[in-house]
Amino acid sequence: MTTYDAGEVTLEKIREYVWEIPQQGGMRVPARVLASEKLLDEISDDKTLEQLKNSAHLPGVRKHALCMPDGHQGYGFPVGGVAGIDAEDGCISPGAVGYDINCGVRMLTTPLEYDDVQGHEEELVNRLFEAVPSGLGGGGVYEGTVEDVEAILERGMDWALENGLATESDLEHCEDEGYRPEADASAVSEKAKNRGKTQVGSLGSGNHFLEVQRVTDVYREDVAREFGLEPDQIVVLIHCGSRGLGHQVCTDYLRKIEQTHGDLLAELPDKELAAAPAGSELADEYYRAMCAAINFAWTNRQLVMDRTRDVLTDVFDVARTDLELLYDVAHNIAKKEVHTVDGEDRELYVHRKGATRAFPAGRPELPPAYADVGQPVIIPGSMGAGSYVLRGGERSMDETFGSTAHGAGRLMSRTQAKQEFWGEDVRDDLRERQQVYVKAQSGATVAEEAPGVYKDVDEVIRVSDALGIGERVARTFPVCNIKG
DNA sequence: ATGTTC
Repeated sequence: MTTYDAGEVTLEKIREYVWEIPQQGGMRVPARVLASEKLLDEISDDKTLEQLKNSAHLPGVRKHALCMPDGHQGYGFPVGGVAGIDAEDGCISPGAVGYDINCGVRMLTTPLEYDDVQGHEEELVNRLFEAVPSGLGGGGVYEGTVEDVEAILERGMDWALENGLATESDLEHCEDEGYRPEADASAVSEKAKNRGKTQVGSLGSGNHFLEVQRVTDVYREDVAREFGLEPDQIVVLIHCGSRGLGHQVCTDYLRKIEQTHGDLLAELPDKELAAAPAGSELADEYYRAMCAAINFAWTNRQLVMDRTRDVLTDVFDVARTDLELLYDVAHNIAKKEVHTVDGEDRELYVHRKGATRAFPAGRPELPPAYADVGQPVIIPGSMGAGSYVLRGGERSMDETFGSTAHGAGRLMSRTQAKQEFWGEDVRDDLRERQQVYVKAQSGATVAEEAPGVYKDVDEVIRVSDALGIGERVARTFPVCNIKG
């Protein structure tokens, strides 16, 4: 048996790229890391593996707690963590969803080629930066009342459709059609709604961005064709979440759950894993509030995309209908899904925190456009390495509750990043060496997001592809990037 | 991630 010794934790190699922490102590199931040895080296001396072990203590967790190849430490539960927890006798944990509820990514395709935008990068990056609100605090494409926010919370992208800010086709090209019907605006606090009312259609800060990219590589031509992707094509990637509203929902419910379910908390190895027992009033209330924040985030990305369409049709000779949403994926959510556990179909709260749903062809949840080819999975890398489009792999249902990675994964904290890099230097280097045009509200944010703070996204994707959970379709490289 | 510290 090959083992990997990470100090306090020893992992056993099950097969290539699959490492297991055996069930021990209060763990209810084993834990698994899907990674190469190189990727394991990068999480061997922080809290990632301890947090993964801790997540296997959650009541009702099934099969194994998982960490995707891009995993790193987070609040209580690893970023890159996946846990399928029984919806009947298990629990739901806000820390295993994340503070930024429905942080996610969407890709817009265009009929433009790289030749069409070369020489116009400066204009494009400036126009996008003006048109799309970014940075901390308020300022959104749509600023309304608390009642408007409530409509968005309950109806998601359907609200955008009714208000002329989305098309039927947009809804058909989004996970869950851009709308979770279980959402309940009355489960979201006034404080959260007030934070959200000036932020609908805004990027925020941190790792969130809008990036114009060119397709550099196509790995599966037949699938790329179905996705509407070809070499040299210009696409736009939008990465943002539920802003202050989702953050407030997470904060509110963590506190309520800690106070109400102290008995369960006492059994857990980390307070940050606070969970509400399945069937309890708070579990249902958190789920309804989380679904509402999910709807808010989808509307947020939709309004950012609407502004992007404004700019592209203005700057280039393209029609609005030429700018199509490829797909929108959530990577910080929990969802009730039916999965096979020990030969039996069980309803689970599948927690994906920094992990992307990656359903293969044939799953009934997929929209008609992708039913035969598999779900598009969009994985942002970094400003210096580019991003990937995958399709959900056949093995994902057996291995990962239908999930794969969500990004490159951070190598260092934001604090450390600011010590290692200077924003203006990072921006100038990208411009001079890689012809990438970056415009940000804050130099510190550019330093925090320097390419060097991320793991090798190629390695992450190689592992996902080799395991058959998310298969490589195409690769993109940035042309210009705006961020908070 | 985040009115960048409950």
